[in-house]
Amino acid sequence: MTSAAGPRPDDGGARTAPARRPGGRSALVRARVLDAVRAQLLEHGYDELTVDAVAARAGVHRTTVYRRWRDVGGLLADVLDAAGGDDWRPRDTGSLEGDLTALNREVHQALTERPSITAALIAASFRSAEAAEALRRFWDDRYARCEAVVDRAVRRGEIPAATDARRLLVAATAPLYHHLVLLRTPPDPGLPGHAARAAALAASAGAFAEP
Amino acid sequence: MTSAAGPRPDDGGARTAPARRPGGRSALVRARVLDAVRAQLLEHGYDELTVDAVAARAGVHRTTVYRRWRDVGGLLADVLDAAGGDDWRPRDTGSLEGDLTALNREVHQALTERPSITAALIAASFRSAEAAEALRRFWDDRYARCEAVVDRAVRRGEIPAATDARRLLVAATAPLYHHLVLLRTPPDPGLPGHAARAAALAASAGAFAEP
DNA sequence: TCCTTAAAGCGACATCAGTTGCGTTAAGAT
DNA sequence: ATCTTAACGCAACTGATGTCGCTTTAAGGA
Repeated sequence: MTSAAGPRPDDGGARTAPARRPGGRSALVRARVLDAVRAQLLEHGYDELTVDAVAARAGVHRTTVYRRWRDVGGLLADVLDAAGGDDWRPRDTGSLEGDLTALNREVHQALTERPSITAALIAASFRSAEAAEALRRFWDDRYARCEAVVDRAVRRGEIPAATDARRLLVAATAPLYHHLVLLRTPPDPGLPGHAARAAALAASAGAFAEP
Repeated sequence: MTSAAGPRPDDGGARTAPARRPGGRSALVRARVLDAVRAQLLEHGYDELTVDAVAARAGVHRTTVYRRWRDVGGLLADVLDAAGGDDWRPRDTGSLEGDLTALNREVHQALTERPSITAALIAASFRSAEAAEALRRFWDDRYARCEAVVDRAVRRGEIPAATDARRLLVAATAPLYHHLVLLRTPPDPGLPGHAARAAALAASAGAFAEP
C-alpha cells in the first residue's frame, strides 16, 4: 500500500480499468486538505482540529472532506501515512545505551513539543479506527527500523545473539510513553537516559534472550 | 478530599454553615447515577456511554447529570474515586520477580477484559480533564501501595537499598500498557512474566539505584 | 474535440452534546 | 409544624457533527 487517499471502492474484478483519477483535481484537493490539517494542528492544536475548520482552511467543501476522509481520525491517518515514507534511521552512537538514549530523546521530543502531532494522533486513535491503524503501522515501521540498533549491539558482543529486538526496544521506550502519555507526570530530562540504561542493563543480563 | 460529589461552590468565608445536604436525595441520586454508569459500561461498553443513556437508565433528568458531573469524563472520574478507596494490596509471592509478575497479571487482566473500565477511563482521559485527573490520582495511589514490593525486595537483599521504587515499578508495568493500550498488539500471555523478569534483572543490576 | 463519469460543490436535514431559565420538590434547620 | 433554599425536573434553545440527494465541474479516454 502506498499513500492512502481515502475510500477505494474496489474494482470487484479484472474488467476494463475503472479509470481512477489520482493525478488531477483529486490530488490537488488532497494536498490542500492535508496542508490545512498540518497548519491547523500547528496553530490551534488538536482540540480545534475539526473537519469544518480544515475544510474552510483548505477552501474545500465540508462534504468533500467527510466523503474522502470520514472524520478527523481519517485526516490524521492520511497525514501520518504521507509522512511515514521518510528516510528516518536510528542514530549510531557506538554503544547500545547510547543508541537507546538517542532514540528516547527523539521520542521525548516528539511527545513534549507543543503542539505534538504524535500526541494528537494518539488522542485521535481512541476515537477513530483509521487513526489507530495508521498509528499501529507507523510504530511497527519505526520499531522495525530500530532493530538495527539491536543488531549492532549483538555484533559488538554487548548482548546475547538470541536477543528479542522488539522486546528490548519496547522495554527501553515504553516508560517514556507511560509517563508522558498516560501518567502525565511533568517531563523529566533524565528520563530518556534512565530508561535506556535500564533496558541496556537488562539486555546484557540476558533478560530478552529467546528460549 | 473524600468522595467528590460534584462542584462545590466554596463557602467563601466562615459565615453561618451554608447547609450542604449530602445525606438525602442527593446521595440517592448519586448512587443511582453511578450504578447506571457501571451497568451501562458493562452492557454496552464505552462507545455507548453517553450522558443521556446514563440519565435515562438512572431514572434521572439529563440536566441533573450535566450539572453535577459535567460530562462522561466526570462520571467516570467519580466512579473511579468511589472505587479507589478499596483495600487493594500487591501480593507477596516471596520474590521480586514473582511479585512483579503477579502485579503485571492483574494489569493485563484489567486491560484485556471486555469491557474494561480501565481502558474506558484511559480513553476518556483524552477528552476530559476530570477523568485525566482521576486516573492520575488512581495510578499514583496504586504505585504508592506497590512500593511495598520494592521494600520487601530490598529487605531480602535482592536489589540495592537505594533503588528508586517508582522507576522500577514503571519499568515493569509500562511495557504492558504500551502493548495493550498504544501499540494494540494482540494479547500475549507471556508478556506479564517477561516484563517482570526484565525489570527485576535490571533492578538487581543496579539500574534503578539513586546516585 | 467530444463524452463519460468520478469527484467536488451545494444546501437541506438529522442527530446529539451541552446550556439556560424557570418552576417544583424535599432536606434540614428553627 | 413551618420556612428556606439546594438540588432536581422540565422544556426550549444553541452549536457542532455528520448525512443525503441533487447539481456542477473537469480528468482522462476516444
